[in-house]
Amino acid sequence: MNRGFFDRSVHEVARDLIGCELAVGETAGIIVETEAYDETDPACHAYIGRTARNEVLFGSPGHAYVYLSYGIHSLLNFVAEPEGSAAAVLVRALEPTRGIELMRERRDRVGARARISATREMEGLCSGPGKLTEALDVGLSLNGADLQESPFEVSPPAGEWSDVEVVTGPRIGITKAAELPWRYCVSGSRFVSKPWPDLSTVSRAA
DNA sequence: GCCAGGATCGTCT
DNA sequence: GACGATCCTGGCG
Repeated sequence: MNRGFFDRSVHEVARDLIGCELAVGETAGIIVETEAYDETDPACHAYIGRTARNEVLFGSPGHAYVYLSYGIHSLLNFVAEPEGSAAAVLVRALEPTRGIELMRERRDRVGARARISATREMEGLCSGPGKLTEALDVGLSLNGADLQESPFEVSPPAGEWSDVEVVTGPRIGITKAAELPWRYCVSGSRFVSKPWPDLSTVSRAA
């Protein structure tokens, strides 16, 4: 995706990232779940103003914002909107496409849950923001990295993915501004972090 | 299947 | 010194 893709409303970016492929090195997956955060939003790290930690959010679009959650997990975001405007899309889940064996090895270190059964293990590999960073080996060292450069590669939706139904709902795991419907995902996907009961459909950009 | 609790540490008050 | 944009496990039905 070119820089311009990210240089617009974070909500449009979050919606249009659904169905795109995210590749990091040898591993890749289709983005099936995202969340939008912007500086008017109490749940956003930039809400409190500019600090050393959230500096990347205020920078130019098309860069990675990676931070540590709960002292344990790295979470991957894509910076959106023009420079000076702080906003980002959290990548919450992927449907694995390439390097699945490698993802499995990285994830298997943790626990037995990822290996449950042959039919379900694929679904558990990247079904959460902390899981996918482990599967793709995205760590804090990639904070601020340019998405146009290695190891990242974000490609537009192809084939079936260019025509998926996208649904929105409340974001997950936050206490502030939890009511905002800024979560986006593929309707009916088995690869999202959590299903939700009330779905509303939104249309993609042309 | 559901739920409570623990791990773990950078960031900000 | 408190608090997370989380994940996994173990206990209980």
